[in-house]
Amino acid sequence: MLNMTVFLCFCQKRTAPFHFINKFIFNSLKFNYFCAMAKQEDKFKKVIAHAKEYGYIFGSSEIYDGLSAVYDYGQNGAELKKNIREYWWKSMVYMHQNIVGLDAAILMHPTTWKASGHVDAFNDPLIDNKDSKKRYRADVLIEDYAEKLNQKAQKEITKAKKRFGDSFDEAQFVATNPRVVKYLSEKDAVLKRMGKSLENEDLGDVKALIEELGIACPESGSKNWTDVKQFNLMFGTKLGASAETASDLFLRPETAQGIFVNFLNVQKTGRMKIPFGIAQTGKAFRNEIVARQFIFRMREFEQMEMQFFVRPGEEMKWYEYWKETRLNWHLSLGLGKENYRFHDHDKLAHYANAAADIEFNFPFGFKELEGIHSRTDFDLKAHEEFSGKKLQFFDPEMKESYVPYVVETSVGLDRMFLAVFATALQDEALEDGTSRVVLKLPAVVAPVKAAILPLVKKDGLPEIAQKIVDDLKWKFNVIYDEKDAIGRRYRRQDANGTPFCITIDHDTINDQTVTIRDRDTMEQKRVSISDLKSIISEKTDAEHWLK
RNA sequence: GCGGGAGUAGCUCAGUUGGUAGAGCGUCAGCCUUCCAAGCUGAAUGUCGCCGGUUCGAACCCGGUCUCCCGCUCCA
Repeated sequence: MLNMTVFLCFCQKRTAPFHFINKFIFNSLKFNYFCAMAKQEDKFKKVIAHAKEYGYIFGSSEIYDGLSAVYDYGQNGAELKKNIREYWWKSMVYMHQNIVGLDAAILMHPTTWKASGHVDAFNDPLIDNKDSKKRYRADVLIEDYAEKLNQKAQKEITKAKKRFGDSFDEAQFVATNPRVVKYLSEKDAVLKRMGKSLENEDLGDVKALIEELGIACPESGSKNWTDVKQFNLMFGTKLGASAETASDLFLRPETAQGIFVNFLNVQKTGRMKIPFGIAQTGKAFRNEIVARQFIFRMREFEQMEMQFFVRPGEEMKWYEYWKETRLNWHLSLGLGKENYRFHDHDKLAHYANAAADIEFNFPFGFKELEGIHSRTDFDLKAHEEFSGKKLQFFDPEMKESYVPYVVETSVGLDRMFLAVFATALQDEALEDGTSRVVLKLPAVVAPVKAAILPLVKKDGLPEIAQKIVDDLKWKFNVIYDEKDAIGRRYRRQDANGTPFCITIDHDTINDQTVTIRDRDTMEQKRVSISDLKSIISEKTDAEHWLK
């Protein structure tokens, strides 16, 4: 787009006839742009349809019309998801002597979420402008207004400074100048009233304040506002069967806190020495205002997180280490280097001193796939404060105790699923002019590793095939299929992402050999039945992918 | 939540001014016995998202509602 703009600017400096060319170029570029957009949307639709048709993903409770932004994983989806999770677990836990696993409960003591900051930070008062249809955070609108008052006061001060030069007494001016006093006291009053209203959850007054101040929509200038509504991103639930004695709980909005509260348990019982990590996969829940884009943003989702505890001051070294290590893990799946990029955060969360996303080129553009955050000692310190328990590590080398710093890696499992699935789905043009739909899943995560196919369903071929199934099923998820012509069965497996098809033909009866067909190249090799296990292992075991 | 678009078979979609629902692919059974989806025969599958209204009659018109897609907002 930038190149186009530069080019057009250049053209515009030329003589009149070029305007015609400009218009032509611009229109055709615009046309191509929209075509690309349409193509992308089209591709995404195909991904969703394919996921359903082949038993990967269904809408939740579909027979009751579904539930917004909740999805179920079908017979193949469950397998693919499990395989991705295992691939991650192996690379994090088994491949690192100083990282161990954990499976903390979804329900946690409610104070956890006060300590983590979620009770405050996950609550947004929102207001819509009825004319522009824009949505704003009510507190941000008011804060912006207060900031304007502040700027007016600063302007007066700057003006006065210029006028009086060196003899200017700023403190006295601020205290006595009627305009400045008015601006600043009004600012304080506005912020104070808002703070009080928010604390008392008096949203009516927040709206009243916006109206009294005459705050207009920054975009349209309209003052036609809806009521202020509180959005809590955490799901609430109750512990205890009877209503009177039940206590309010939250479904965890992130898995990380389960790790932090168990920091000492794991460190002590596992005899862990810093630096070390705790890894966990599990469900988290967020009551998203807008949950969209298929399984990209769901209300119930699964995270794969690892919190790495390090010496204070060494966090940036480890932050860089994990950025690189995690990117390499993604690259190991072979989805294409060009589909990944880092995005460093400029605006950091309250607990972080460095943060980056690994973004992936999804069918709807580059979006966050994994976050790597240097969380400092914010979480452990907060839990110390709220629980009154020391969450420290005695470092024998330094001969002192400290609250460790934390570097977090956090991947969305469902997003990984979508990245793998969407990229794998291809409409491939073949040499003979026809095309095939093929799901080029990395073999290590493919739900079914091999299909065992008798060329015909007679002459004893099905029996041999069944014997091979019975032998391989101990190590691999394999299926048997004898229906339809062999070519059709191959294509069926292609569309389902099965990396290998093993065909039993009449020669098999004599020499105990079969053909093994590769999904991606469609090439076949004749191999001995006794070699099948090692051949499939080599292409599907995590060992060969992670090394 | 607001605005726009949509919802018909497992999937992709037709369906005329309102007259009781179709295709292609897929699925299942059988025939054929074939190494890359295309042969033959037969079959199953829909309260046309749901509820109500108008009408002699609604997939179609009207109202409500649910769900999905796009945008706005937010995202530790």
